[in-house]
Amino acid sequence: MTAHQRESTSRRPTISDVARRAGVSKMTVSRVVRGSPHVSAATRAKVLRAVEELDYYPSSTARALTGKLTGNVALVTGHAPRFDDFFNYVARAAERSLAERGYSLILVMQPIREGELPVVVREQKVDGLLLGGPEVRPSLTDLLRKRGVPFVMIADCGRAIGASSVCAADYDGAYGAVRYLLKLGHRRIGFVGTREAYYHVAERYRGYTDALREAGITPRPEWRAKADYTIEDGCRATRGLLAGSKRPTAVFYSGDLLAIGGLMAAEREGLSVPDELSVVGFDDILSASVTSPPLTTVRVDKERIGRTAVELLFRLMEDPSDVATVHVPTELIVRGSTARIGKAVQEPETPTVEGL
Amino acid sequence: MTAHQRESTSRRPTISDVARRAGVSKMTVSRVVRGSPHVSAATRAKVLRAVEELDYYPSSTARALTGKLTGNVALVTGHAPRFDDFFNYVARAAERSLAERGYSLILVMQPIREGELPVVVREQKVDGLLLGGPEVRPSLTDLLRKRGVPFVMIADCGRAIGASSVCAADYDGAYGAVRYLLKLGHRRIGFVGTREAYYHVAERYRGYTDALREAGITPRPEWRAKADYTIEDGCRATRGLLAGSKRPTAVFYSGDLLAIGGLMAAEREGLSVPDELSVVGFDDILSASVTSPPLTTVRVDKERIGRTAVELLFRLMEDPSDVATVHVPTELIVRGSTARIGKAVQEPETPTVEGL
DNA sequence: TTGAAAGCGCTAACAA
DNA sequence: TTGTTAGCGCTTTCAA
Repeated sequence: MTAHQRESTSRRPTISDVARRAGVSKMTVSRVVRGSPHVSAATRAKVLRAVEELDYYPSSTARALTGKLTGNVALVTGHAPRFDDFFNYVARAAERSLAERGYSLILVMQPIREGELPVVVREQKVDGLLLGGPEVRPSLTDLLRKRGVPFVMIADCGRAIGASSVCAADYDGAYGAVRYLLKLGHRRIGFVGTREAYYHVAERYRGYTDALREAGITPRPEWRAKADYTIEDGCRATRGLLAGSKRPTAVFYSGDLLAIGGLMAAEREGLSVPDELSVVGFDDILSASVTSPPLTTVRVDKERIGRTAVELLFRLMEDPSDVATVHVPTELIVRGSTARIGKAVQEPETPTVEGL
Repeated sequence: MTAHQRESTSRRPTISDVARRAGVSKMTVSRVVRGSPHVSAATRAKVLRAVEELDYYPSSTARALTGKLTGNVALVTGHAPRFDDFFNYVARAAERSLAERGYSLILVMQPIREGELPVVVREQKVDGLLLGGPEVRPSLTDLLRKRGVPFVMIADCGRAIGASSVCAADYDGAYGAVRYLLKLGHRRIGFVGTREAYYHVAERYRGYTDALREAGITPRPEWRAKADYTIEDGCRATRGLLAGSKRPTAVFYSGDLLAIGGLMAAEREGLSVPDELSVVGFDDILSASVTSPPLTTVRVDKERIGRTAVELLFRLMEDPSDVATVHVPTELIVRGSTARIGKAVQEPETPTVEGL
């Protein structure tokens, strides 16, 4: 193959083409392309011109084969239902951060089978993983560690001990939201949440109970309703909560979708929100702002979580012992679904909470 | 390196390890792994056992270097605002389809610079591209063709001629929705849409005008409002539309977010939906079902679009001349934001439309 | 049916 | 500063 001006289509120019054209060795081209300082200015110029003329771009595949680095990172979410909104933004931010470092993002939403590594890891397509949330099983993190594959947990701090992780300040967010409800005069405050096996749900529940206890209120079991994840689940759970004689005057939800279900339940029960029932969600998904009334919720900075996850991953890739956990602050977004407790449902006998 | 039982960590077993263990050549292992029929049953068994014992998995990188196929496909969306919901579902479905074929999905949301190829193409990280929507410039498709990189357009049929593409049946969907409004007795029907440079918006507008014309109604310029993409834009545009003396009794929007803005505009103007104003969206994003009233809209089957795009891409990769365009049917989802025209605004002088 | 040799495009290690 | 050699893990010839 004497390379007779093979400009036609396809075959991308290789490092050899550039070397030949510039009249240097492949190694020199490699050095120039990677920005090595051990190249004379003249040579560099020659090479750069050839690169330009040929529109040369190094093959990441060939690089990966030698250098052991693929330039890819996977975001693994399993079939996380939260992907609907949450991981969407996380992915977007992560992709941007990765691009800045010359990396690409591989999206893995397929469920990973118990005891197996994700295909992208087995095929060695990635240098590291962003592990999205509660769908990720502990057995997976064990395997990853055994293989020495760096990974960062997202939205699931504290579960995989000794692993880097980023999540929202779930506890603080919940605590603050409930404090806010208390300040509005609410005393009977319900909690509707998904499985507590989910770290972020457990944390939010903890924030809820702590805020109540601090106000001298003992959380009652009948204020707690379990739900799955969808709007319908939230609706069903809320109706259960509202059925009792001494129904809550406010309900705090572990997620916005559930809270939107709560809004619907109130409507069906003929309760006006926020006059007769205050509703608070968590996450601040897009839909939270378009309900009627718009939802008061705890905003999670999804972009920042995505960015931070990438940062932590790169720190880990440089130094495997550089493990860190980051809690990204939340923000209470007060909209129309919360109000001072209505006169009708107020309980004069309950002592006022101090310090609110 | 005499490979003294290097089980420790890291170093993944290679084809040589398997060959040695099975007592065959690398070539035989390669054949077995790829399922070649030219291997005796006995040899195959031996190899398979070694594969099992070593937990061997071929390196996609090394494969790509020889075989020219990376096993990756990129979904390029640019900074498409529609990503919020639309491309999210498309991505999910695409990823699933790709996984079934042993492929991975690389997500590219970074804007691609004019006159340049996406980095994943230059680095030869992918075998093909899914080009998401209106953000993709024509210059890009030209470059791609020159390079011989297979690609499929999503949500932008008809623009890149001679290219494979998938989109919703935008024209039909819009046409059907407007027919529905006509059937409800509406005569003054507004249209709020984003830039018509966007293929899907142009098609939806065409469906709108055709339905009107067929009903003997000439679309008036004052019924047409341009908006950008967000809820706020939709609100602003709708308020403009509602300002005139003979305001529309129904408005059709090129997207749900705009329609939600329309709902807000009506509320601010003190118009009740659907009694005084009917509102119809397009896409059926998640938020469309939680507004009050819930939004009547044209549902786009995003999963099917994602699946189909992958299908078309694989056909293209096998046979570059196998170009196809697929329009995925839409479905009118009637919810609470539309109603028969109110008595108050009815115009007895307008003739009834027949055949509705 | 099986294997040996060569090479994909690049870089690490060494030598000049 | 520059180049040579070797090899990453696999597959494609071609030969046995």
